[in-house]
Amino acid sequence: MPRSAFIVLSSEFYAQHSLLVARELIGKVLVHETPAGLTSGVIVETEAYIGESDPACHAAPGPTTRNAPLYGPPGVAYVYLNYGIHYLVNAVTEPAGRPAAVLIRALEPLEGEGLMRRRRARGTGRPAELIPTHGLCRGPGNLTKALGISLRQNGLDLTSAALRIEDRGSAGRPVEWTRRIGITVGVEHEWRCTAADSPAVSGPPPARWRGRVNSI
DNA sequence: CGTTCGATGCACT
DNA sequence: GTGCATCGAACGT
Repeated sequence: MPRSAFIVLSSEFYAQHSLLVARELIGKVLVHETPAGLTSGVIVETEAYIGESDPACHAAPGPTTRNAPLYGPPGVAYVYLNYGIHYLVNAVTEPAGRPAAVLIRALEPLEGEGLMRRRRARGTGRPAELIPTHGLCRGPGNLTKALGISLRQNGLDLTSAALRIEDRGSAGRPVEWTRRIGITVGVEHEWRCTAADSPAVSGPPPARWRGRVNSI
């Protein structure tokens, strides 16, 4: 075992094809350090958005102010607000000039669960103690809230910043590919990658789980 | 189990 | 002014 098991992913990693990055990010650890503390979680769900020809990719209309990070160097965070409520975080992929990114959709909480609960409860009048641990970062809007990610993190370098993705050595986790969810165009591509049996994955459960839920 | 619907802010037409 | 890469509560089966 190497001296350091925590290796921050390099820009060369992100420069690869988006589908490969989406697959390889499963099992890696997203970390955010703030003055309030450190929060982190294992990535269990990703989606690739690739190029101007992908109608669901924010680069589809061509370069704009908002999607500028997609056209920049790989390994940068692309964060934006959607539905006026939720921040979504992506890792920019592929060489600069080729607009593409991988959306991080769900984590299994690893460190800072208490801070995650405080952030999740913020603004709602409800206690976050009722949320099961695997629900704290289930869904792209929930995970950014739990980790304290907002527009201020847009454009941060994921390879050196307080916001980063680490390889902690859990390679080879089985994955499944499905259609992307929550979109109305470009649904034909199976560009959503999920850890096969993680309870933290968002969306409807796989068909084979149906009928088994109540018998667990 | 399923579907519907309101909250909310920014970028783009 | 319109349209979202969402979430969770409130319903109807």
